[in-house]
Amino acid sequence: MKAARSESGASATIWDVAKRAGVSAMTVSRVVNGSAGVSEKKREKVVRAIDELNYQVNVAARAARIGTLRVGLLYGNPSAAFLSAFLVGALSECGRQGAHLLLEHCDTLQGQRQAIDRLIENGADAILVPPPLCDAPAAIRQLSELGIPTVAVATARPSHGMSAVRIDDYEGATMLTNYLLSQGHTDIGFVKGDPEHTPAQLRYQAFIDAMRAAGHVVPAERVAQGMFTYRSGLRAARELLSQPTRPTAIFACNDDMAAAVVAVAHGLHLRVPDDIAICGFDDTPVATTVWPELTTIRQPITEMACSAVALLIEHIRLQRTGHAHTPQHRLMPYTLVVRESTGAAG
Amino acid sequence: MKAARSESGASATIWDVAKRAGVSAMTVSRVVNGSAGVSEKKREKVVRAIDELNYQVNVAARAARIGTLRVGLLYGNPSAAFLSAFLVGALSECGRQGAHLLLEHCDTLQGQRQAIDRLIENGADAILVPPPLCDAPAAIRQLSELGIPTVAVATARPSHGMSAVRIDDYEGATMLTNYLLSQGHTDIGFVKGDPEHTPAQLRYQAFIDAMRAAGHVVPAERVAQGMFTYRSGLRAARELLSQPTRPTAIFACNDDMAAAVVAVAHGLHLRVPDDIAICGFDDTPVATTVWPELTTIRQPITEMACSAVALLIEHIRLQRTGHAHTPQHRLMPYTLVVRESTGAAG
DNA sequence: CTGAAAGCGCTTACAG
DNA sequence: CTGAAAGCGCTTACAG
Repeated sequence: MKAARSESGASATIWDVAKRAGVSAMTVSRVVNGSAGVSEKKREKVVRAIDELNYQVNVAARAARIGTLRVGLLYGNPSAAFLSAFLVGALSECGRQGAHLLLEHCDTLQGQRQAIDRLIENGADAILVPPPLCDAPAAIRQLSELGIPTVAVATARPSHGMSAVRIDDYEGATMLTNYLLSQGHTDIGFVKGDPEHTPAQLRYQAFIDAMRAAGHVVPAERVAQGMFTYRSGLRAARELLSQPTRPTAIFACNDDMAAAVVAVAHGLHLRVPDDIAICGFDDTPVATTVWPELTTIRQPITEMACSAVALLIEHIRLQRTGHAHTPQHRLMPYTLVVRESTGAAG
Repeated sequence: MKAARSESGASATIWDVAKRAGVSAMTVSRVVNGSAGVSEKKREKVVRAIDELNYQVNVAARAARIGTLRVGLLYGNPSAAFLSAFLVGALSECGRQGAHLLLEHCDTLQGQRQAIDRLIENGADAILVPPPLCDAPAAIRQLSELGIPTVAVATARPSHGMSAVRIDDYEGATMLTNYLLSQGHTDIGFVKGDPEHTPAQLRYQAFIDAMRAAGHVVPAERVAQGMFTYRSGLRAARELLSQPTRPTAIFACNDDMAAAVVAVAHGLHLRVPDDIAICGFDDTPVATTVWPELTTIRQPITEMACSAVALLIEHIRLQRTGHAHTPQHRLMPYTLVVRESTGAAG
């Protein structure tokens, strides 16, 4: 085991690095933590030694010294699939960094304020805000007034004063629409998401714009309102598919609703994708549970949560060492995932 | 924050306890770790002091001393929903205990052996085996030959020499069948799961037995083979529902397949639950994604993963302090969750 | 059975 | 700008 550990290169200590670089452990620590007050010459030596020895800080030892960081997670009512993916990312990054995750649920508007207070009482050093709370102005305002490090995740319109991790929903939806157009679809239906969610707004706008750019006007009867739930998707799908003429494709604003569209289409004895192509958004597990599997835009939810936790921890450490911190806006890559639910128009 | 921390009682150290109990820190450590060689009298004093001060070991400090424990997770190809729920539990318990989780995927039979080797090479101190690998004899044999602490999760027939965490699938399926019978259903169809999985076997056997006990013979045409996937559920559902007469209820061996049965039923313009009642098993997120939401047996996957990690870590610590260790078999509680997809027979 | 000492790898003051 | 010292809370040998 010891052999394995040193093979994987995780066994060098701060002293090993110091010796190799010809400096004190303190200097290494300063370099590792990005503290000011190290000459460029020594910094370089240290950086080289770290690289050669493949040094990584021992987070357990650090935590023993500075105390365990607590990251609060304020979660509202997203889909179970989204929350799972998010938790996996947040928990794994917290584990890697030796931090703890504090969970706090809240539904209502007053609930938000109380949940934030509870998180602070329980010693949260920073707060993670996934949807839908990242789009709740009251919660965002309270958090920035408190001055506690905060990162909003997957909001399409991040506030300037707060760090955020997101994808470009507009671009993603544009790509998906253009893909459908490239498959020969010109008559495309759209299932909107919860109007309170900024990503839902941008995805819809992108769809309309891309259609117009291709010379197609989207008639009102091709658009149905959904709320991101499977159930709302069923209703929207019935609405779209009970028109005198049917679209050849439907773009649903998330995977849950796309799965519902598939179910309704099958109920009407339509073949997917031959009679109707269907696509979703997010690439949550439901996209590969239903059959045919869904073409969708993959939003890297797990990686976004990892990234958000990393930002938060960096923010805390900068703050503790008295450094300035400016909000970071991280844009993550999205991917078009083509599966069986779309194809050339019939 | 300091105030908050001491309020929540997390600030007492081993020295505080030692002082209060009138012993040395070493003695407290021994009591906390269950080491032998402490007089009953002192042990009692220490236990009382721990209780009064609400002492909890600082896992970061412990990890700094004994090294970070690495828990390996060997995952095959279960449903994404199952894996997410499992990961959330495993990661959160690892976080709580200051351990790291090492993920290793494997599909094929040779893949198993290589994946296990890789885990060991990367310094895994113990291994977690969820389905379907917990039912793969070759993998189980290799692990017990290696003598590395291992816990199988959610296998219905755990091997004697290895720790396991599971629910009683037979009892759970019996309860679900009896619930359907109590609702007036006597003609019930069944969608079997992957025959390689022991829980699938027991759930089916329990169904047959409970029906027989109620005086009902299950005809062969009421049973269809599935593989735990949504797609296999579609095929099985079409088979069951294309018979000259239809059952009034269908029991699917997991939620993914039950969701597929719902989709097929709707395709045939059957109302759920009025024309046909449908139930699943596991209570994964898909059970509350589809509409109507599924009646199911809740298997506490997240808690089972927590429990398994805790067992594993206890095992490692006993092993390191030279204590004997006997495999533990933990039976977790299951619950019947009644939702809209079942009701009184039409 | 029991404890004083040393140390895990890191960081916080404190001197230069 | 730089480092020697002390300490985070715990545990591993080592003496009694």
